[in-house]
Amino acid sequence: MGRRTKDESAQTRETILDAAEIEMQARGVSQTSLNRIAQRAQVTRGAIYWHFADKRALLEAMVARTHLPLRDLRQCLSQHIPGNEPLWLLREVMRHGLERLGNDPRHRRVCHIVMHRCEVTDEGHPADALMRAMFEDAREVIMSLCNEIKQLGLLHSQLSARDASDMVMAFVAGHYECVLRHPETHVADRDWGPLVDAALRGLMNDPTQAMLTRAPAAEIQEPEPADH
Amino acid sequence: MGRRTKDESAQTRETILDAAEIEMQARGVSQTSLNRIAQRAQVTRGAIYWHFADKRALLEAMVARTHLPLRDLRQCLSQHIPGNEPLWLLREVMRHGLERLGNDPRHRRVCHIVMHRCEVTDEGHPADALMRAMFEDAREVIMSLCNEIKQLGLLHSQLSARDASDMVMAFVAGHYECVLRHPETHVADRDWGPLVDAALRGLMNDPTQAMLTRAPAAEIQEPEPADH
DNA sequence: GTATACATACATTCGCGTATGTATGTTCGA
DNA sequence: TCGAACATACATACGCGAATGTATGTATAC
Repeated sequence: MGRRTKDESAQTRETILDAAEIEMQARGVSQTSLNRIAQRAQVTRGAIYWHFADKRALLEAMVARTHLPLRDLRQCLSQHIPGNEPLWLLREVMRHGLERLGNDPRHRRVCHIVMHRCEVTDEGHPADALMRAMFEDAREVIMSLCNEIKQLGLLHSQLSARDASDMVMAFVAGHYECVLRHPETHVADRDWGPLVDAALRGLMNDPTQAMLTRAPAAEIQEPEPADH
Repeated sequence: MGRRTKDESAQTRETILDAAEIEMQARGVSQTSLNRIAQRAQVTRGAIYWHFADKRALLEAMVARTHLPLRDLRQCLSQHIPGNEPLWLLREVMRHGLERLGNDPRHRRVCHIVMHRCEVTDEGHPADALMRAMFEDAREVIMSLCNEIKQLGLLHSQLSARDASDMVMAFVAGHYECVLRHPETHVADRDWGPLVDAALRGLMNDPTQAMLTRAPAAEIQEPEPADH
């Protein structure tokens, strides 16, 4: 088979990435040979080595396809939340983070691979880099929101803004862990609202409780993932 | 080197397991060859193959060294908690689960390996088996405690016992995730009390809040891990 | 015609499993 | 009690498959 058109080439690239996602999710990154990926994508290893330098670069491209900076989400949300209250913003950030597990299969697959199907070893590994990038990105946004909340005096007296941030991060990370590792008992396609509220309730002081009982529930549209 | 005494042999076995822990934590399970482990343990691959059938069995033995069923912890705790209140029991279970991260280096290393340094693939894999065993074990204990708490009417009206159990599991799993994956920002050797209380506060109804503000803080001794 | 988009073929490496060698502890009969 | 026979606890050596990376072939789009 000789040279193909540009569009076909780009399509081949996507097909390879799709195949890599599926194979790596099933067998793990190191246990998935480039040959297996090629077979599923109906190409040969030559095609893979044409589009990607090596396995590492392939993984890198795979995770790059789905990386949506949380900063963008905050930007988007803050334009839709009335009054820009940090507590509601935080609440929506948490909900959207969890709901993406249920309605974005690609994000779910890539997170699954990066979290549980990949041995993180040396620095600079694409999976590790993605995890740290997402984590740091989320932590920055959440930490700033928690600081604002603390400033407003909404936080429980025993908790620092840092504590609250840690709790929120652990809350989301923990549910990601449960849903991805134990899908047979933990389903992602559920109403996360009550759980998010319960988590926040524990972080706030008593007078804030009333606020959290009534749900603002503004409908918000997802921002498009930036492809570059 | 010829035959060694029984005690020396057992010592060799432990040395190999120690070396495997360190190497696998540093480089990941599949990236750690038996040769590397042998070198660190100052033996040859022959010694490893004498003590263990293969790499899988080695991993299995490694995780078996640190597996402490949560049921035992509950047994132990329930004898020390005055009145056997399920809420305090739950609180202590959560605290001990998190504190073990700080004061049991071996548990910490093995959890790190099993959670982040191992590609879980086929069923029956020792790492996957351990994860599921620990998870199911913990879920059973926590679920029963949540049921008791629900029976007592302490739970928030919007939450089922199952919801509460999910929250507690995610809370612990999430902090494990944060501490093990991002040790530079999340330290395990801290006072988990306020965070545990915050998590529980969100799950309980208003009248229960007062109970959670005063700390029972009974000193409890760890149960010995059963070696068999 | 030429760069492209692959397929094919080949060399090399690497880790695993096993077969075998060997020196020493252990046991048991005389 | 003492030494031979056996079992043990490794070390060494070898064969194998599998995966990687690269070099080269080739047909087609531009």
